[in-house]
Amino acid sequence: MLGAQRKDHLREILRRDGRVVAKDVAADLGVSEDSIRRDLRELADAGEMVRVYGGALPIPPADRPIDQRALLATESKERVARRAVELITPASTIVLDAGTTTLAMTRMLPPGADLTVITPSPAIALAVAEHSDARVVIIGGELARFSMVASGPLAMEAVQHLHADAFFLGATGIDPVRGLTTGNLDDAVTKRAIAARCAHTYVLGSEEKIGATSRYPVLELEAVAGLVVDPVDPNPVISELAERVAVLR
Amino acid sequence: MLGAQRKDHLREILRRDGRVVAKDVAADLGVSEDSIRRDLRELADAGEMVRVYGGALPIPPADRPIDQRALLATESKERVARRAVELITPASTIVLDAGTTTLAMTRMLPPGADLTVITPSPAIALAVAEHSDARVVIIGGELARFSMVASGPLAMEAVQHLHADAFFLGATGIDPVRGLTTGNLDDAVTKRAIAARCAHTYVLGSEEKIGATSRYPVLELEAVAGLVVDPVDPNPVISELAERVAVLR
DNA sequence: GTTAACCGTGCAAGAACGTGCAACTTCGTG
DNA sequence: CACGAAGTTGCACGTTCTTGCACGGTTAAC
Repeated sequence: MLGAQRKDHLREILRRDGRVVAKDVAADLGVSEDSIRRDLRELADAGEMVRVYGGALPIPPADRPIDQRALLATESKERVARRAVELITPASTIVLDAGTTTLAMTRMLPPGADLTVITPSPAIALAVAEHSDARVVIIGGELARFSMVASGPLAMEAVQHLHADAFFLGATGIDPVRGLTTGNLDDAVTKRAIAARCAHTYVLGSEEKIGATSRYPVLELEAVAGLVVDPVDPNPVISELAERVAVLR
Repeated sequence: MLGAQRKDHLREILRRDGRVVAKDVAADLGVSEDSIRRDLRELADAGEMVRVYGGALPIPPADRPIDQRALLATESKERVARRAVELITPASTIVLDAGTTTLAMTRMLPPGADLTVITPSPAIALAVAEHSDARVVIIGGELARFSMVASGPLAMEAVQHLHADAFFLGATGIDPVRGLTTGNLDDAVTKRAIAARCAHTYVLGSEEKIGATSRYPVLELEAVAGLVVDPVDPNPVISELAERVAVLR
């Protein structure tokens, strides 16, 4: 393996796993830890990651140059996305909703996992196609301007014919009393229809969603298989939610 | 082996393996590493790959000028797009194919024209939603990696239910003898199916397409309502094409 | 506070590199 | 065909880069 290739490999591991463990990579690649450490140091000097004891981590969004920050999810969303990706089983079919958290998930999809990703969002479809080797199926229909998601009768019909193992749903409000809510009626209908066609529905709950409510109800909390939350979110509402739904953190 | 052949071989290896190791190639070909290094240096100077210690690697996507080329249509494409937009009648339903020329069209769509735009391309769908006030309908299906267009059986079924006034078709080859051709079989099938559901099909013929041919036939020239070409394109093939199809310039 | 893992630095061996040069081939010209 | 110019190729040489190891300092964990 070329030295330059090794750096690409480290970048790839960081993108996928969210961290690099120097010892593991050295063993995997059959090179000394010294070389890996040298690479990590150079990558850190180049501002591509931050060096920590034992390996390296992504640059915290707060420290990132502003032009990137707008595109990338917040730290909380990235943690939620990472936890959610762990729920994906190889050779399965999953549905990814629109949203910044699911967008973050597209960058973490494991390569070679033989996945099929179905999505009503053109942006998610393009992101999956770019960042992973999964089959991509886009749900057709009229694009709702509000959310840039295929919805309306055409989408509803397309949804009736799909079947998937897992649905990663984004809701703008996740509240112990009001349940899952979103800001657009069409979206709510579409999300509900998709959930009905998937074996398991997981809700992505980054910190700003917990305890919030929006106008249109999507699903009862009891109807979902799990609520994925930020592992470091101290919000007490999460324990309230845990009484009605399995919380994964 | 000729020097030029050797360079082709290096290109091929890079394409196949994603890297070139100077030592290995030298041993394989029975030439000195010096020659390989010289070749690699020239190829790198020509911008075809990046030289690294021990060999060469592909140009990282971020540095690729293709990205800019994909975003910004050539002047010829812009002129073709402008001419094509003139064919759109208010309150009509049109289908936009994938491609840089249609992407240029999305920026020129007249506001307030009460248009409905149907497209099998997620990228076009997003661009239309961003740049115009048209209703956007996306055709669902499996995304073909080659062209990032919905195709396959799901797309075919969705196409059967649509109806539009005009289809703006992109073909990679437009030839007086071979007709309209494209580089991917799935694409050809999808384009043909869409054309069958539209009252008028217009082909977008920016300069590099005229007289070119690709592998898979899409349609006969007689099957389209018009061929939109660059007003300032002096290519004599255009007059040949005019004998079989209405040329709009 | 002890211990083990991890780190940075210095160092030496080896690999890869660039340059200059001579032998050879190719090509054009007389 | 003879000749020279131009280009290509392989080799020699000194230089630079990379890598793994040794050693002593630092950090985290128990």
